Amino acid sequence: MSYSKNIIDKNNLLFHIGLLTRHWRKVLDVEFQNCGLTEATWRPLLHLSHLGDGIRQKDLAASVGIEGPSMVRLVETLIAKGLVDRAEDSTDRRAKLLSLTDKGHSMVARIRETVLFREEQLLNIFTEDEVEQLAGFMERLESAVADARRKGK
Amino acid sequence: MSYSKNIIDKNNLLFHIGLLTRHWRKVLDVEFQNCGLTEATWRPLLHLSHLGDGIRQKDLAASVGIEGPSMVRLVETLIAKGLVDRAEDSTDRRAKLLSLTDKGHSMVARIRETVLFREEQLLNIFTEDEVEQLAGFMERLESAVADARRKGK
DNA sequence: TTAAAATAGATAGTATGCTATCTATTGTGA
DNA sequence: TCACAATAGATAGCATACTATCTATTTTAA
Repeated sequence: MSYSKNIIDKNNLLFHIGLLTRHWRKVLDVEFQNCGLTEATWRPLLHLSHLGDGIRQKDLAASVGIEGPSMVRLVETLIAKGLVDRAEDSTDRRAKLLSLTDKGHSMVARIRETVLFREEQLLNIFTEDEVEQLAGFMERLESAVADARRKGK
Repeated sequence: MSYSKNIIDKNNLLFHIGLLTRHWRKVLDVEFQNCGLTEATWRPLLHLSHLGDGIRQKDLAASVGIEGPSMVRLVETLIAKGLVDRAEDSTDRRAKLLSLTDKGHSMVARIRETVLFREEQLLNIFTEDEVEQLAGFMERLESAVADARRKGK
């Protein structure tokens, strides 16, 4: 296995993808610290806005790609910040329905601007073709990892 | 921003890279749970083996890509498992020198087999050319993210 | 119809990363 | 020389993810 800092190859590719993830997250967290949000909290807001009001916690968790119990705490945080409402579901008393408050809606607008701008800016180092290639690679990786997870269980 | 589960594009690429990282880590953690290690603990062992005995904690942390305080706890875990030794540095009494125990060396051999096999297996969905392209994309991304981090500070 | 299985969410405990700060030691410049 | 800055590691506390488990419901099947 190669440990060079600058050269990425087959032997350290996954390691570097992991590093990249943490470092990019930190960049966005710095960007957002003035509105008191982190990637963990703004991402559910974005997904909630996209899926629409009245969705269940478990569906939001699935959309964001985390487990239910991880979402519980994040929702509590977002409610405490006045960005999200949690209501009873009259058709299923086990469930809770989530919706954005007015404050939540304006925060989503702000998040969209910031995230889209920063991620666009980062990915502008690539041509459109390259982005498409990279996205294709990631789709294939994701599906292979999903297979590996299924086999492991 | 697109939220489709299967289609990755410029707007959700970074999100999917993050998801991929967590999911792959989980696959390896399942693989390693019978020897009581996780990615966080086996990776320092690999890097220690590569860098050689007698290195300092801070250098190991830098190699693995984590901060010093994060390494402290991991080293304690590895010492408790009898895989690593921590000795005084006679030339600098602030520093500690790390080395692999015999048990640590044989664990490294086992880790190498497992990780290399699994990662090779995963990346075999790509041709050699594709791996090279992907690695090149990641190098460029990493360097762009490093620039963004420097600017943010 | 009703007992068992499944589901939604909450709670508890664990792991892993971070920053801020502390102590002890070493290096440096007036 | 000697006060101050820098460095190595440790400690404390926070954030975020996980699994396992609990309660309260709803669904299913005998």
